[in-house]
Amino acid sequence: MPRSSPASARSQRTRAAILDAAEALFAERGFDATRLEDVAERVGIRRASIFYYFKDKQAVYRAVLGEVLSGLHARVEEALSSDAPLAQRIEAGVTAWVDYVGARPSLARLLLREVADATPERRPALLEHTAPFVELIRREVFDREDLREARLAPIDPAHLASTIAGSTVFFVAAMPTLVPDLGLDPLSPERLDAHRREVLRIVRRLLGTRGPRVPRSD
Amino acid sequence: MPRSSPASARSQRTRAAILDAAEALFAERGFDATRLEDVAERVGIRRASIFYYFKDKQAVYRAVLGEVLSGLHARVEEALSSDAPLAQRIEAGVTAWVDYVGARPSLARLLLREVADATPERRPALLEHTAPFVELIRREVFDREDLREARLAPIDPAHLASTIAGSTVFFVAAMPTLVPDLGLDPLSPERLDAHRREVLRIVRRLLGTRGPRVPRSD
DNA sequence: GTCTATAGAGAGATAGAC
DNA sequence: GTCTATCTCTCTATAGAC
Repeated sequence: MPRSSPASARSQRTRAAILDAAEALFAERGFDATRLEDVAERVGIRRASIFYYFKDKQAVYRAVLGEVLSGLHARVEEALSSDAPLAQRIEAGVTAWVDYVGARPSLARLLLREVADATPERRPALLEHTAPFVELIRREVFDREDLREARLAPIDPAHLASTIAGSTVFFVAAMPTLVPDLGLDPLSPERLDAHRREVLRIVRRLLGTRGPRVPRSD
Repeated sequence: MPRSSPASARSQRTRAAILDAAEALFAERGFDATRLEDVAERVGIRRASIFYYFKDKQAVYRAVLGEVLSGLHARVEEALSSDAPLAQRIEAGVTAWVDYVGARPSLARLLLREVADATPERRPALLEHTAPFVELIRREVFDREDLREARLAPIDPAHLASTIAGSTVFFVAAMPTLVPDLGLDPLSPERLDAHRREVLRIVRRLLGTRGPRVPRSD
């Protein structure tokens, strides 16, 4: 790895390019089916050069996951930590989630695969990044003072989370291919809008909150 | 392959045992990471013997998928094709889905992986089994006469489907490991009950139906 | 930093005996 | 039907030149 030091601009660019290419390929094909050969080709270097930046294939993968998830964490944290009322902050958090996945759909596939790998025995790489999110939710939701007065419905967080995560991830990653009827792009602004609205409705329903007073259009 | 003919009982048992072992391993580790060596070991035979029953690794995988999905199709079809009112049939279908996944959790992981593999370019094996479901829904929902009088909310089917599928699959496969806080088994009868109820609520909300008149407990 | 060359392991698949 | 033995290919990772 080009350790500390100002790390030449070239070096930085190459490293970033490797991560970009790897993100796309790992998301699309999964860890095993991704050949470092193909990653290198996309970058325009030779396979061996990758090992100058990363110890091994796993290290590339972990770096990709870190990159993607830290980006998500930042957005969600920003959304959750305002001083708006709890219900609004939660909706902002959900919105941040949907929009981030929409803008970076490899996250959807990476999550799908990581979740499939998660059994009590195998520790998927994702687990290293899971704790910060749990902590974030605890801090910005459960430990905040407005939780009491918000009077949320007593909903199991795990259930809420799997519904939000599952529906978005499936929507983005699965529908276009599995039901190729209407060749609909889930990432088009309109479709993503619709999905965001729908997820927000579900969240309100599950939390027993009411949502903003907008002229209803349904 | 032990083609037609009465196929000795031993043969049938071995074949079934291979499929069982393969289902568990493919679900847990994915296609690439599953070694035929390990499948054979679970069955108590040698790797080479698998090729007596299946042409190659892909054939084993496809057989597993067919097994699992035809089972699901049968249950959902039975639930959807009664002559109860539409809203009730839909809820029966959703219930059948949740219960089947709860009873056969490998389906959750297999779906997760298949969906992750689904891009417009690659045709995942799942696609062969997707059409019968689309057809089933068309026949038992959209083509039935009570659709008009049911006055469902105009909800995008793809969105409804991804929400149902996504939330259940995530709930079953992901939560226990990703948030190991409360070592909760999503497959315990109580948890699965709760999940089923929650999914049904969401469905009613999305379809604008009312659900059975039960004393509300929320 | 990036390359060529090569070592080395793993796993799918086949041949043929029993 | 199931086995042993073996072939073959693919891909990661390292060595060392430039």
